[in-house]
Amino acid sequence: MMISTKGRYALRFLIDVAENQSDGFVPLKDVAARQEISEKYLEIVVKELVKGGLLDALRGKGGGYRLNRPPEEYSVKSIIERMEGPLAPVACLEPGQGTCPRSKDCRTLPIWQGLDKVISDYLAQFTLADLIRE
Amino acid sequence: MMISTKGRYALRFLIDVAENQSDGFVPLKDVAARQEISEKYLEIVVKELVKGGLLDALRGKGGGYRLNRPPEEYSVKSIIERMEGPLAPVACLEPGQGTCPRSKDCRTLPIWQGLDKVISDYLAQFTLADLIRE
DNA sequence: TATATACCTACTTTGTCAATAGGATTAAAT
DNA sequence: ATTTAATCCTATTGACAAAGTAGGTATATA
Repeated sequence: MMISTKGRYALRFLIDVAENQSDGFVPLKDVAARQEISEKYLEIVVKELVKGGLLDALRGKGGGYRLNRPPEEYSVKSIIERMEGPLAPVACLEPGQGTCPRSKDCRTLPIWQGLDKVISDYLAQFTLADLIRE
Repeated sequence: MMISTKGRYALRFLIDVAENQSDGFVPLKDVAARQEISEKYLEIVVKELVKGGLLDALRGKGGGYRLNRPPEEYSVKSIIERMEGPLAPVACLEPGQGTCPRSKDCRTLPIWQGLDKVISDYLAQFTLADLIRE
């Protein structure tokens, strides 16, 4: 399994905000209730989204979260990558891994490169706009 | 990262055996040396392959391992799944997970189902025969 | 000033990854 | 029969991450 609760909760959080932010800010508490996710844990997830610039936050009464751009501009890939780190299916493809000394003669490298591309292309083609309803 | 050393070592082991079994059995020691993998750890990996019926083993002097069918009949998917378990990208798609109560209205489920299919289809299309050289 | 919200630090529990260690068993070669 | 070379078996370890929990601080609105 490659996508943990962090990535899945983040995606569900953003979808929920997109569907409910019509007027103003959406409080985390409401999302947690609708999505049946622990508030405390969701805080940790959402903090990442704010730090990553995917969400605007407002403190205090009447506060909460809201998207800072239209849903079409949030690709599923970018959301998942933000939470999970690089989606590379094997360690040797992760960014910052100097080329493996065996790569020249590695029988399996092309397979992993192809798999990486298939996954990336698939997730890049969807955005929040494709996932919200009504 | 979704594919651990277990899956990667298993694949490299099988490729190495396929390329070197011309005459008889290939000892683990030789594969470990060629592939620069710890013998002891490789034992653990290979035990799984034998238990899973992907390899024949012969003990004692002159022993080792050999494929029990032609390389075309080993799909990469089946090898990886044997070592890693189900390739499902998210927990709720793993076999034996009764349908999630939210599935009826889940915005993200179709995405995960599609991702699962893309990965499975990709890995199912290659076999050992595509990976061996010479 | 009360209230509702986001923000922050620390801890816990459980499990997996990637090995390592040390031997027991088996089959072939001498 | 004995040595040798291989697979097989059980247990342990250290590091790390996943998935939360606990308790408090800062801030904006009513």
